[in-house]
Amino acid sequence: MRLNNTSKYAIRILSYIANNNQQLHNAKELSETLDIPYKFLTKIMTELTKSNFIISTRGREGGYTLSRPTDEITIMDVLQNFNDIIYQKDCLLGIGKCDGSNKCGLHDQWVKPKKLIKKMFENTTLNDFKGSNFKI
Amino acid sequence: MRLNNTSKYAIRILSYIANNNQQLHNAKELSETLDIPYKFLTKIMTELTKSNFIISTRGREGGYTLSRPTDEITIMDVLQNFNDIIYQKDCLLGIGKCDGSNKCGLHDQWVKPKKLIKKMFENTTLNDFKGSNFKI
DNA sequence: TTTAAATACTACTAAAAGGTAGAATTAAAA
DNA sequence: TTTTAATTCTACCTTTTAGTAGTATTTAAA
Repeated sequence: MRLNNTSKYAIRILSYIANNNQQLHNAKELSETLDIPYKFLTKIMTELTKSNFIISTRGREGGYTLSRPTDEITIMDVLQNFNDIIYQKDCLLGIGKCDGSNKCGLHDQWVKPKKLIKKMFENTTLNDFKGSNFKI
Repeated sequence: MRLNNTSKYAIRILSYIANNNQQLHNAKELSETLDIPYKFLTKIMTELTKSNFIISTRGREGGYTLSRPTDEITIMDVLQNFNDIIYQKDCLLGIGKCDGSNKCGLHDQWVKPKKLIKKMFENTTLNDFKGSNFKI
């Protein structure tokens, strides 16, 4: 019941850039600031570039920026990209699909928490990370 | 953001036994009924026996029963046993520990959903799986 | 125009989770 | 007392996730 490392790193990277927007950030800086292994970070950056969260500039003086305004990137978008979300009908116990008429023993209890989680991920954007009182 | 397979299987096994209590269930029956690979199931059963959720009887005509009344085993107990829970201070983004005074950018939004999840796992016992209208 | 500093690509290694194989042990039925 | 059917133990294999290595490509500064 936790996020995978790639998602966690991606969220932290994007929110850090959001918080220091209008600049180009290179992999070395991001890796050192966020304490993410350099080679793993560059791999994630390339994925984020391909999936259009990030625009990269190659060559000397290159680096990364956000591709869109900070309020147009939700946490849900990021998790979706790294295949780390709970789909509405995913059965918590892994017994196929789960809904009102065909449900596992935890289905009813799971409805509310699941909704709240979904809402949280959908309603939180990179904009919500602005401000300096957060760990990075 | 999902449970690991071992936890899922363990919950399904325990709740099935809870629902057919007062009998001895052997590994072959459980494996076939719940569609869990036999060898993996026996491994989980041995763990459940060692951690005192299950009492096993060895030898011919042996099998498994619950070690306690169904209302004394919560889902949280099971998840705890397979190291699959969210601890209160675990940071959702993996930046060490997280609390009111030292928090990540998702901390505040995460408080409510996390509480609901915890409550759900703590308040649901094997007793809640009784009845035949659930997938197994 | 060469060099330096950046991203991107390909391929690999390491660790964790999921799952399997086979033999040892146990205990009741035959 | 032998056989059969059950759990348990030890060791392994497979897949997925996490992370690393090295080289190729790109581009601006020197």
